[in-house]
Amino acid sequence: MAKFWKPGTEKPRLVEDEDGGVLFLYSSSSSSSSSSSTFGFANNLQNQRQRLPVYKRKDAILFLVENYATTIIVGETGSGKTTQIPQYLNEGGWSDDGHVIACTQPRRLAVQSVASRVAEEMGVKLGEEVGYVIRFEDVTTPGVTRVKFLTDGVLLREMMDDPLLSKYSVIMVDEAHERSISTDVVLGLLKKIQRRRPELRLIISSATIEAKSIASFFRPSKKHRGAGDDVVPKREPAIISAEGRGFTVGINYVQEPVADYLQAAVSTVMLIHKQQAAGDILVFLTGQDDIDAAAQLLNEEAQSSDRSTGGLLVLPLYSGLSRADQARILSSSVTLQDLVFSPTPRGKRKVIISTNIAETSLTLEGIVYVVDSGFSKQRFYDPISDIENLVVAPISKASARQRAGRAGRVRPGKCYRLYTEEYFVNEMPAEGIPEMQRSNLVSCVIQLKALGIDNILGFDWPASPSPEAMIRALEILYSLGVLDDDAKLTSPTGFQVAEIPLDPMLSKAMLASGELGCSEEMLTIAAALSVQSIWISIRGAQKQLDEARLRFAAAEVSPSAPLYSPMLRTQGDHVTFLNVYKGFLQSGKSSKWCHKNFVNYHAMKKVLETREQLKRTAQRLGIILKSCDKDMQAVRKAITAGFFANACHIEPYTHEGKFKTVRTSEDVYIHPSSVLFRVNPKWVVYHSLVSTDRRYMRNVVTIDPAWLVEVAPHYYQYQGPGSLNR
DNA sequence: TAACAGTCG
Repeated sequence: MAKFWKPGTEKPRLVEDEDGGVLFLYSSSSSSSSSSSTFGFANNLQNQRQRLPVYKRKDAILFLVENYATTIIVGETGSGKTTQIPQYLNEGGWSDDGHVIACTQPRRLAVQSVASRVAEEMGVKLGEEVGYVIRFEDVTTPGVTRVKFLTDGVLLREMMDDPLLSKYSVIMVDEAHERSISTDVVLGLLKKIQRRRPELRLIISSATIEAKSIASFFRPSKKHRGAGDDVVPKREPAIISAEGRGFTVGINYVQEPVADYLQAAVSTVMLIHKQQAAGDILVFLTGQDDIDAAAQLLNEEAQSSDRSTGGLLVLPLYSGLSRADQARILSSSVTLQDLVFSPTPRGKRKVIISTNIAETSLTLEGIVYVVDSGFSKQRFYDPISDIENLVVAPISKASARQRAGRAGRVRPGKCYRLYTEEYFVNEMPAEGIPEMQRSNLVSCVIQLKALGIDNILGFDWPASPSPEAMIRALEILYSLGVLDDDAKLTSPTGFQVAEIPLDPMLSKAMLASGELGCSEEMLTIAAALSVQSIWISIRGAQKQLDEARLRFAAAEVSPSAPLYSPMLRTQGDHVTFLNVYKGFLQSGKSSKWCHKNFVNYHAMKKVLETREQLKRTAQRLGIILKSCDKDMQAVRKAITAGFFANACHIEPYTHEGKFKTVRTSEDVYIHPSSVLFRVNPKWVVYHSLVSTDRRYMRNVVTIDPAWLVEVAPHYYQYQGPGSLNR
């Protein structure tokens, strides 16, 4: 590995942190390696790079990476760490001898935009020295690409082919403080890899609050410490900070707790609008309901006020918005890959009312005021019932800080917190519960199994999930025939299911479809289930959408078929997907056809893409590609082979469409977006449950209960008509 | 009887 440290230059001073980590104390003189014009950058780009706060830490970062196995960068937003550190490593020789520098991101959009920025700064063509990989898109050239950006999910998949990630010399895990499942799994696996590959260097970037828990995770345990402490690289993690370039944001708290955060948010916006200088407002609420209600209230207030309070442009923002609605917020020239927000028209003030999507996933320009309700919707998992609930819960200090920071991107801003300072200081949790501890773990466990991690319960996680959740995941995988009695992956089923990039239950249905002669159909269904929705949502046109959907609900449909009663022939949402897909293909993949039928054209393009990828995977695994034509029974049976644990039976003698799960006798209802809503067949299996005030089954298909015993005899026993037991 | 925090492969 190339050395970068120039003898004779001043060494940074290092001190022991009180927790045993190494803290870097930077000297006041900034780094002065400004003689790199040999690379032929445009001068202004070079100047911009040098003005970034992280530039002052360049030598120190390189020193730490050279000498410490793990370096934790505490970087505020705007420090430039993501774009600059990979370049420093490249300049420092870490990509010599065919090695690659990796930088992971939690989101695809970030991967793409950061990679193209870095390619531009380095003056190279994207996909050559600098490249990126996300699902469906490998923009790298093996042997040429030296700096590679990728999602952490892709890095996990790469480990299945190359468990030691041997081509990488340095792996930078960015945004680790978000603690997503895949980031946490990556961190756990990288820690293991480090023991086998001492030459591998890790850089973990994190916001302030999470840095210590991540550092303590990477601190070697006593039994691994011992004698070799002086060898390079040192095993103790080093911590260094790079300040951000954001502007200061003044924080305002309410004096007394508010009873109704929605009403409080609306009045706060009006107050800002009346009293504060120009600048857009971003309001954080919890979900679509809240947001639409607040938007309506604001519009009413703005209209009823006198002229001086006019000029409010109220814009709801959540991921379920249609393209048409998004276009009101985004400028017309943007593509999905390039979410640049349009400037506010003169004399107008934008009020963007948003879910958490604006906390991390989208960056809005021009925000000067933030209103923070203190709540967000969060998923919580109950391993006993195996149900994920979506509930409104208080956010963490880390989130509150992130939300406030959204006000300081263009100039000093203000944040209005709809909770008291006393609450913030004394009661708000410092950090959120990692996603890993709030989720069903089947996908996660099967990936670890595929990587040869046998002892799941003893795995060294950054945040251990409850034993109950892990045991539940093992149990489900066992019932799918993916794990054997020794909790090892079965062959070939277990390895095949792990290989398919879908939830294990859906992968299992995919395998079953090969045997039942309907794999072509299952590919379509799996692809359709992997997009958020294949339907467009237009507020106020719900009825037309429902009608459009029912036109596709029959087992067979002709394009000219009139609207008919679906009561007798509808077999469920999965079959409906097949009809939409068929219609889409027959139209020549026409966007006009989509529009006419309330089908989301962009979603359908994604379905095509996902289907192609799954088809390649299926071929590789030797799944026989075959269409069952009109035999929907084969399709429904294949679905049952994966989702038998989600079987439900309608409650007789009630007229409210109440179902009971076979497994736990839980009350569940068919989601109003399902084509089986109000149809209420006797037996169904569902794809997922969304649990709000009631438990709603989303994407439901009718079944014959006899199939349950047929496809999962180890799970169900038939005990006479209408009686089925586990 | 009426609904959808946000990601990823």
